[in-house]
This record gives sequence, structure tokens and C-alpha cells, in this order.
Amino acid sequence: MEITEDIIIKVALRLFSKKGYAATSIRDIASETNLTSSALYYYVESKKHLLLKIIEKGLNKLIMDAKNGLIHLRDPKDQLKELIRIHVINHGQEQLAALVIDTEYRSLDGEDRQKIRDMRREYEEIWLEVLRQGKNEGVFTYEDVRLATYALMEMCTGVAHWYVEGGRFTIEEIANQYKELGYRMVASLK
Amino acid sequence: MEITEDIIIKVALRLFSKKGYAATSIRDIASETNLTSSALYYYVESKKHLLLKIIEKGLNKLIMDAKNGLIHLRDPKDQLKELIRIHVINHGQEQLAALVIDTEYRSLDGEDRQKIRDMRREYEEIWLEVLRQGKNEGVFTYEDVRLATYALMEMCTGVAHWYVEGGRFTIEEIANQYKELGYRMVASLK
DNA sequence: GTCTATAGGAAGATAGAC
DNA sequence: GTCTATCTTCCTATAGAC
Repeated sequence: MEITEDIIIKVALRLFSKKGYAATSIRDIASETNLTSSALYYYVESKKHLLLKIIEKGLNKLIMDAKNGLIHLRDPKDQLKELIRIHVINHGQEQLAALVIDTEYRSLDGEDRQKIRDMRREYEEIWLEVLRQGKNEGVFTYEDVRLATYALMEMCTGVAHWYVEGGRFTIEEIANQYKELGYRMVASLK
Repeated sequence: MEITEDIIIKVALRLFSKKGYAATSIRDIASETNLTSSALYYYVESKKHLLLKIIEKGLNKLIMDAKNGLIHLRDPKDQLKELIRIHVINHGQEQLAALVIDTEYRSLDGEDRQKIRDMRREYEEIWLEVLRQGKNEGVFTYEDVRLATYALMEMCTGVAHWYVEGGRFTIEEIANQYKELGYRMVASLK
């Protein structure tokens, strides 16, 4: 990957997350990268392709981090807390990407849309499996696994909506509190 | 309010939530209401004003429902469960409005933006007060009230992202499960 | 209230020079 | 690799007839 392309992606990410994909023009992106809009097309196939790459990159990182985080853990309680930690930290550190992934999915169509849908499902499946296993072992209690999973995931996803770097808590401190809140949500009482 | 205006708002709401505000044109809205774009301007001041009215209406309903729901409740546990119930049912029944409120806030500017920000803060304050009171009375446990509140609210808000009418659970059933999950998240162990 | 016509500009993307 | 110039289409919004 070339250096100019990285800058373009970074600028596009910032503008897409701030103004939205549709409201951001190729000329906006070009202007902030000190290129003309035609020079930009030397690096980028289309505006839609740029969005796709941003979303793919972000989701890939999240999935990889989650899978790596679980490798050495066997206890569902530890696994859940690790998923919460990774999800929260991702949505803080990669806040702009997280916002774009969540809100601009609708701007894709056809096989692009399907591909992102599949990646989201893959990530969701990681959580579902941990929650199922925890119930089987009797450490988790909930009525429906999908509902509990969505509740947990959306709670963590929300961090991207309010987190500000340099605020009262670091993202690690937030992750720690969320680990406790999330675990209590589904924990079986001893 | 006139009947044509209601239809316009309904159509705009559907299109804004599906394609996004910026990607929806006045012509799109006119076309689906069987009006020309100029006829539409007889009812609507501007596209931005239409968005503002949609967001205001949706937030107003949510705030009113929350306030009314709490009137006769004194126990923080009951109050929290009622807030969860109202928020979840609102985000299921008014799903499209909820999505527009959450994602198109950025499309407003100036005093419009400030007004919506204030309304969101007013709603948030209702939750914060219940959570604070619960901790004072010893029935809730958490490290930071704002963090716990955001976690609870975002968990419930997320329902708008995945709920489908006619799915495995009615919105009331979902609300019931969320009441339990949310309460356990902050409940003090006896 | 609803129409046709149109102003005035901005959008995505490309051609071709350097 | 980057530019100027431009094609074509779409946009919000208005003027003025009926």
C-alpha cells in the first residue's frame, strides 16, 4: 500500500464519519489531501470502493483481534470479558472507523453489501458461541442467546458514540468497567 | 397539522432511515408522495427543516413517554425497569425515527443542532437521576454513574438496529428480557 | 394547491496534456 | 502522478401560470 493511498483513506475516514458518506464529496477529500479530484482517481477506483475498503479494513481488524484474544482462554467468563475488552477498546481507538462501519453500511449495495453482511455475521458468531458455551456450563443465565448477545454487543458498540479521547476515563478504564457491567448482565448467581 | 404534511413526513422518515438524509433527494420524497418537487415546497420549508421536525417529534415522544412512565413510581428498581421498557418499545415501534435521530443528528447545524443536543441531554438526565437515586438507596452498584447509564441506554438503543417486526419475539417480549438483563447489570447483590 | 420551466450550482467521473 | 478542462447528471429551491 502506498503512502498517498493511506493518507486518502485517513482523510476519507475522517470526513465520512463527520459528515456522512453521501454528504462527503470526492472534491472534499481531494481538497484535504492537497490533490485535485482527478489526481485522486489515480489512487481510488470510485467513491464507493473507497468506502468499501474502509469498512473491510475496520471489520477485519475487529474480527482478527477477537479471534486472537480468545485463543488461550477456555473459561466462558474470561472469554466474555476479553470480547468486551477488545470490542470497547476497538470502538474507542478506531472510533471513526466504527462509526462509519455502523452507519454507512446502507450506502453499499450488491455484493459489496453482502460481503460486509457476512463479515458482521462472522464476528457476531464469535460472541454467540461464547454465550452459548457459558450457558451450557451453567455460568451464564439468560432467556435467549441472541437477545443477550445483541444487548452486550450494542452496549459496547455505543462507546463509539460518546467516547472522547482525553476525557475522564482512558479507554482501558472504560473497558474495565464495561467488563464488570457486561459480565453481571448474564452471570448466574452463585 | 394537515394530512398531506403527515404523509410527507412519513415518506421522508422512511427514505431518510433507509438511504440517509444526504442521499435522499427532495425529488425522491415528492415522487413517493405523488407530488412534484415544487408542490412539496408548498408544505415544507426546506429539506433540513423537514429533518429537524422529524427528529424533534421523535425525541419529544420519547421524553414525554419516559416522564409519564415514572410519575407513579418511587422504587429505583421499578423506575429503571420502566425506563428500559419505554426505551426498548419506543425503539421498536418508532424504529425508523430512532435510526434517523441517532444517525442524522450530524446533518443539522447551528441552533437546530443545539436544540436537539439539549433534548438528548434532557432525556439522558432522566436516566442519570434514576441511576444516582438507586445507588444512594443501595439497590444499584456501579463505579461511575455516567458510564453505567450510557451502557444501559446504548444497549436499549441498539434494539432499533436489529429488531424486525414479526420476528421471533414481539417488542414487548424483548422489552421484558431487556428489563431483566439491564437490571442485573447494575443490581446490588443481596 | 399543483403544475411546468428553469435558475444556479455541485456532484461523480473521464480525457488528454505534461 | 498530477494537472486543467469538461461531460453529464443530479441537486435544492424558486418564478409564475392555472
